[in-house]
Amino acid sequence: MRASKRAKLVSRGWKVGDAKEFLDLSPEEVALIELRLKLAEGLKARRVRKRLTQIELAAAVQSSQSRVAKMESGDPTVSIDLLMRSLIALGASRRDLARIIAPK
Amino acid sequence: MRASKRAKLVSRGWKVGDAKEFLDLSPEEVALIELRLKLAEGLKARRVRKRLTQIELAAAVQSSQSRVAKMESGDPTVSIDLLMRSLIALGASRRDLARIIAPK
DNA sequence: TGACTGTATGTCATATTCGACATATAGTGT
DNA sequence: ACACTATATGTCGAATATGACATACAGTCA
Repeated sequence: MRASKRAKLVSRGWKVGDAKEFLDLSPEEVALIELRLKLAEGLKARRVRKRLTQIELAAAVQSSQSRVAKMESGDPTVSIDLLMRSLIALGASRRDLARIIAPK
Repeated sequence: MRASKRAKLVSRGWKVGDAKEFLDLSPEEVALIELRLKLAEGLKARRVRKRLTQIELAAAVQSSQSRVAKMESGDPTVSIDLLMRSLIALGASRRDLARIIAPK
């Protein structure tokens, strides 16, 4: 089972915090998945807060509704770059990004 | 002139802090470039601090010396994903990443 | 029930990013 | 001068992420 496949499973059913002991993910892989999920949560929270639909956000970042849905679900085919660009498009500053990554 | 080309120029000669008024970068593009440069700086600082060569870091992340050099120079062909993975490989926690992105 | 709105998921051709390699540049020591 | 080490830069075929599309699912309203 390849790492990308495992990552896909992880981001699906289970909370990652509880999933560390599952499957043979290296600590680095876990950290990256957790990072992606933090950004995913932050993105959804920001979008909802602004009362935008996924379609509206997609338009703002020149993407598509389906990709936004994948962003917010932590889908491993979504790059951190795209998550960052989307957050920035929603007005997030570097400090906002820092808070999303490592909440106080 | 395409945005990626402009980004390449920006990351070369000039400090971005001074380059906002150059070229027609949108605020979002500037923010993304600044983010990439913060990560680039953070990566180099961490690597040097650990007294590793670019070749050694490359081995740790299964990449190549040339790509590490590009990472550290903020080359626009380097993804934020790769920067994040490299920082994590050097032991950076989410909190460390947050500090790199938005220093106190 | 059906129509409508918003979100989720799978697939695919294209675009972007990848590691690898060659080669250039800079510094250090002999 | 040469040899050696570390870093920078350009290129390329292969790998990965992309937007777009179809379609499924869930909730709401009439």
